[in-house]
Amino acid sequence: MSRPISLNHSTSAKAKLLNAAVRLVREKGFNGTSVDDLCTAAGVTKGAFFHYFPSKDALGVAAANHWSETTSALFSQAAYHSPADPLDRVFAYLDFRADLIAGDIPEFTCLVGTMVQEMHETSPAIRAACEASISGHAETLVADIATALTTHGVTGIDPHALALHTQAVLQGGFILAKAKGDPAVARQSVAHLKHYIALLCGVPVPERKELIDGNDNR
Amino acid sequence: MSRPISLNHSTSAKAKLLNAAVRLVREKGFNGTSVDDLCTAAGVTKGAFFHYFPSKDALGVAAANHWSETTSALFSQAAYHSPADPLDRVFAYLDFRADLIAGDIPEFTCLVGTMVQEMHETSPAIRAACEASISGHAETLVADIATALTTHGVTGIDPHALALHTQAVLQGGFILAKAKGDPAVARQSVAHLKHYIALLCGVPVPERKELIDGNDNR
DNA sequence: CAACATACCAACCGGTTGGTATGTAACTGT
DNA sequence: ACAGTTACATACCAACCGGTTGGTATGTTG
Repeated sequence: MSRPISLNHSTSAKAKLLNAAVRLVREKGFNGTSVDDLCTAAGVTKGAFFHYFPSKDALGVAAANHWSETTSALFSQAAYHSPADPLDRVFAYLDFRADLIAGDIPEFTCLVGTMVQEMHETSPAIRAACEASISGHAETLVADIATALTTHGVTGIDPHALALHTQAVLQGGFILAKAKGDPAVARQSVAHLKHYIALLCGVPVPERKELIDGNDNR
Repeated sequence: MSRPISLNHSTSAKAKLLNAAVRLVREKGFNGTSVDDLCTAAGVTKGAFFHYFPSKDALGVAAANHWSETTSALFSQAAYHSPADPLDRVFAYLDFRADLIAGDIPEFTCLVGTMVQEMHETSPAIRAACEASISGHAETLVADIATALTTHGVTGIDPHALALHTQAVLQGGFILAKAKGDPAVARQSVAHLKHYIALLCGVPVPERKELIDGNDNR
């Protein structure tokens, strides 16, 4: 009901603006990206922008929601769900996240993490949309974390809190990577997180290409 | 040699601008804070601003350096250095950091973490100043971490990488706190980090008021 | 006391900002 | 066929942006 069925344009101006927002905001931040920047990048005019979004703030909210949708599609289709053991699925998730941390910094960092840091005090709507995105993604990890903990006899750890901790490590890794201009430090932090969960569950740390002994960094 | 000895003003315009920058940038971000905002908050005019700083960018660099100086003074004088055992000093550091995470969000979050997230691609000078601040602080932890690891027979962990990981956890905790509008989630992540280091060194997790079993959060 | 430097200030500048008012071509329901 | 709606484009605006100007009051130095 919301979308017209026949659309002779290859891509709608709305979708192009949303994709431009994801790209530009990750690169320059929300306040650092002007409406004109977005329109130029999307190849549309300001009329189109304000036809679809009542304000720049509203575009920020829509971009955060768009980010939630595209990332949840990416993660739900990823291969890390395949291991039979829940703890192995958690490890596979972290390996997947580490593998994503590559290339140029704006390509792998988090849109909503970037936006919420700038806008948390100034735009309640953007803050809420970013919070929903982060917490929603963390929630997808809770089931595996919870069963992994109980099957390994770990008590006293709230799986929700641990899921949020994984997101904190990732977000923090992104900031360090931005500061150093190098993704390696973010991958290192994910490796430490993996080590933590292995120690928690009393299993040997699953070896992988990235070593925690940092010849990779510094 | 750098500072004039006689200064009849109670505080110089430069210092007031720097303090205003620390406050406003943490609240609204670097691009979200205008030069006029800073001047109004500092109670000076734009003429004074551009007398001391050749550009807004230069103020960003100066604010990052100012942040490095004030925080290093705070941390070097803090009580967490007093325990005899190096591992206890690391735990005390993390307790100290957790205690700092209280009150309104702009009051405990990190200036350079906020700035570098926005400016890493657009201002190389600000990025470098923020990187120096973060890495410089991490470096102050390396000696204690290194001796703690060796005295507990932990091998294969680079103390530099672990020091940077502690900063990643803190920075990530700040982002989650901004998203949720609640410091509790950041304290939880620090508690998980403390748990990790305890497990790494094979010591019991030091109990403290904040429990990892999160009745605090969510 | 002359010569100069420092520490500001008020007014202003061109360009950019988010946002609006109006126009119009294409599509849709009847 | 035609009225109405959707999907944009063009042109524009007031406010604000970072930065400059020309000036003054207060030192400091020889």
